[in-house]
This record gives sequence, C-alpha cells and structure tokens, in this order.
Amino acid sequence: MATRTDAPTRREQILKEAARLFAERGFHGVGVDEIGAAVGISGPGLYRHFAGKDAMLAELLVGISEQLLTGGRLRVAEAGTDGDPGVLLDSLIEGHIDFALDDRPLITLHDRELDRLRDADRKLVRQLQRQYVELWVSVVRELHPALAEPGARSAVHSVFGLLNSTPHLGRPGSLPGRTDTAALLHRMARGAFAAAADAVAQEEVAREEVAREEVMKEGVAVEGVAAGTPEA
Amino acid sequence: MATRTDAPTRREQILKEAARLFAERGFHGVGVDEIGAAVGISGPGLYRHFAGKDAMLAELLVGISEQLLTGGRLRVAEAGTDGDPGVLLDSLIEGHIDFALDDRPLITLHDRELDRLRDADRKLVRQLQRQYVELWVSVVRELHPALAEPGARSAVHSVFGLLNSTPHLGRPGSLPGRTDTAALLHRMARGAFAAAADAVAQEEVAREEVAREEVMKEGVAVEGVAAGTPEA
DNA sequence: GCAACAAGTTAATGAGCGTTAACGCGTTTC
DNA sequence: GAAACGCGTTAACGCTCATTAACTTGTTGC
Repeated sequence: MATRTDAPTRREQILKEAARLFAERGFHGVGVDEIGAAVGISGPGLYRHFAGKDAMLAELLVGISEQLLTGGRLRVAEAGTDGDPGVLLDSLIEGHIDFALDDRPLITLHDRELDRLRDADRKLVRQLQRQYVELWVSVVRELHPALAEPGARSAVHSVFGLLNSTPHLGRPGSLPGRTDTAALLHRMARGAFAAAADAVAQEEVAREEVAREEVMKEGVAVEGVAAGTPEA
Repeated sequence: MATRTDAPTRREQILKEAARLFAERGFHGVGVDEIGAAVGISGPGLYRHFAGKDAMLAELLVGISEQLLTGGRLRVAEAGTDGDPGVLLDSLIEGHIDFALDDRPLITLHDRELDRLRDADRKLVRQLQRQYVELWVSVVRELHPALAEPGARSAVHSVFGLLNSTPHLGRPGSLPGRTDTAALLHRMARGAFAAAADAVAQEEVAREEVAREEVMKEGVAVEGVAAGTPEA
C-alpha cells in the first residue's frame, strides 16, 4: 500500500471529480462542461485526456472493481492457507469498509451506473465483481460450513448491501465518527453472517430430524452433513 | 391489505412499466417513446395521463415512500403499545422484505433517482423516508436499549441496505427460492441489529471497566449501566 | 531557432429527446 | 344526433449535450 506523495496528474483530477459528479447526479445527469469546470478547464478540453465521457466511467468502474479484487486477494494471500478464516473474514470486512468510507462516490457508482458501459467493459467489470464475491463466499463458507453455496452467495451480496450503505448515512457530523461507524458496520456484518449460518443450521437440523424419523421407520443409514466442496 | 381483482388502469400500467425501465437504465437513460411502447401507445400519448416524465418519477417515488411508511405504521398500530418489540421488529422486517422482493424495480429507484425530483417532491419523499426510519429506530431501541440513537439510526440505514440488496441477488433461479431468501434476509437483519447492540454494550462495558478502575483509585461509587432512555 | 507536440480555447455540428401542436375518432351525455 | 370528451396519432419545435474542427500557445528536442 504505497502512499502517494506526488501531485495528482490531470487525468486523476478529472477521474476524481467525475466520480463525485456522477455519484451526485448520475452519469446522464452531468455534462462534460461541468466535469471540465470542476478541474478548471472547459468542456472539450477533456478530450485531450479521455476518448469520451463513456471512457471516464469505464475507467472508474474497472478501477474500482480491480482495486477491490486485488485488495481482497492480497488479504487472502497474507492470511495463507492455514490461517483462521474468522481473522481473514475480519480482514476482508475491514478492507471493504475502509473503501466504502473513503470512497463513497465510487461505491455509489459501483452498483448504480454499471449498465451505462459498453458491452466489453461491462462484461469485464461483472467478471471482476464475480471473482470478488466468490472470494468472500469461499472464506465465509470456510468459517460457516453449515452455509451452502447459494445461501452463502446471497449472504455475501446482502452484506455488501449493508456495508455499501455508507452513502445513505448522512453527512459526517450526525453519525458517530469514522472509527465508531466502521466498528459498528464491522460487527453488524459479522452478526449478519453468523445469523445466516444459524438459519441454515437450524433448517438443516429440522430436515435432519425429519430424515432421522424416516430412517427410524425404514431402517436405512443416512450420511451426515456434507462438507463444502472447495471449488467447481 | 385488500387484494385487487379489477384490471389495472392505464395510469397504473404506465407507472409499472416506467418503474421497470427507470430501474433498468436510469431515469435519463430511458425515453418517453420507450415507456409508451412498453404499454402499447406511442410517445406523446403519455401526456394524456401525466404532466411529463418528471411527474411519473415523482408519483413513483412518493408512492413508494408512502406505502412503506403507512405499512410500517399499520404494523406498529397492530402491535399496540404493550406488544413485544421483538415481534414488532419481525413484523417490520417481514413487511420490508415482502416489498423488496415483490417490487425490486421500485426499491432500486427508491435510493437511486431521488435527486432527479423537483425540490418540493424531493423534500416530501425525504420527509416520508425520515419518518419511516425513525419508526424503525424507536422499535429497535426499545428492543435493544443499549443502542444510542445515532448508532441505532446508522444500524437501521445499514439494515435497509442489506434488505434492499435483493436486486443484486441475480435473477430468480440461481437463488434458493423466495421463501428461503426471505427467511435468510430476515435472520441476517435480526443478527445485524443484535450485533450492533452488542457492539455498543461491549464498548460501554469497556468504558465501565475503565471507570470502575478509576473509581477504585478514588473510592467513589458509580451507578451501573443505565437503561436506555425511551425518547428525547 | 524552429519543428513537434502537449494542452487548451471557442465555434460549429448533429443527434437525441421532452414537449407541444394539430388532428382523428369512438363513446358518452343530454 | 350532435356537442363534449377521452385517448390516441404523427409532425414539428427547441433545447441540451457529446463530439469534432480549427485555431492558439507554451514547452520540448535537436
């Protein structure tokens, strides 16, 4: 995580302001003149740096997805194959929260303007997103083996919804400060996952009960809860 | 909850299709001709039913907010003042999930296109949303008195994010069926609230410890954990 | 010193789109 | 039975806006 100290290039300025404006008023709601004005140049001057308005959005969305995925992979790699899945999940959650709190506009764009992309770019972003989700899913299932894959995937999506709710959390001032907010979100995410696993466990217990009763009647052996298969 | 059996009026057809299209491609991303085509009439024919494109969006968003709020108030009223707050919270969660699962496009619009409204309409929608949130906050705080108001509000917003994640849950088929999905979301929401309360409780315990140690030094009595004050 | 280039500028172009105008036509209503 | 009206239609208007053209200017390379 190299902290940059050099001045941001013009491209970066533009991307940052474009992200903010897109998040505020939507991709179609903001004109190129506005983006230009936000960085001190006017309208068509942007075309010296980007092929068009679409290209800016594409670069933003691809960048976000890549950043999330590589960040997640880094944490997985740091944890190694023998690490505590609970610790690893905490690490993933923390990373996602940092991102959600520090780059609210990008989080907003991430699930709001995906459809405005050209087919190729949209496919790429979707693929990156999918890999990021699957990364979480495998960690969650390692920690909560009772969760089947579809349930785990739904749970991960839902927790993303929870963590990505930061833009709705009012402007800084009403909420309890960044550190407390991060801690709150973190515990809620963990609690949500645990509850998801409990739900499945209880359902499976219930089915197990039923199955056992039937077994009693038929006198046939039944295998226990199958361990999750690692990957397809 | 009177179930309608009569045919939908043209206005309702238009609103429904407009909601779907707006959710799919954004307010600015869909033209009036498309909306018209979706209901079998063409372009400007819509102006016999609505003052303009903005009016459709406004009616949709105000309608959603009103529906959520009145639904929530109904459940609170049914529960009465002496009911179990846990049961009431379950009822609120269930109602919200039903809405999120049955009207995904509207849920999407709800937090995506609010800024496209005229000032008056936007203010109205915000006010309705705020009342809905506060309704949840008071119930959550009754169930979890350890949660202070700002934390409870953040928690409610976050759980909304969780429950409103249904549009991201892929098309029906990959996920585990409506009933199971609803049950999963429900338990995750409860788990998230519980975890939020635990977080606060533990923080307060921690502070309490510190306070008690200081007390030991100074020999002064300290009152126990204060019960949550009901309202401001 | 001067071509080459990077990075702007303003003016023009052209498509898309919301809205309005003008008109048609079946169904009420008195 | 005809005036009024509900509900459409197509054509035209006008505005916004992304993109391109043509031109300027400071800086770099040799």
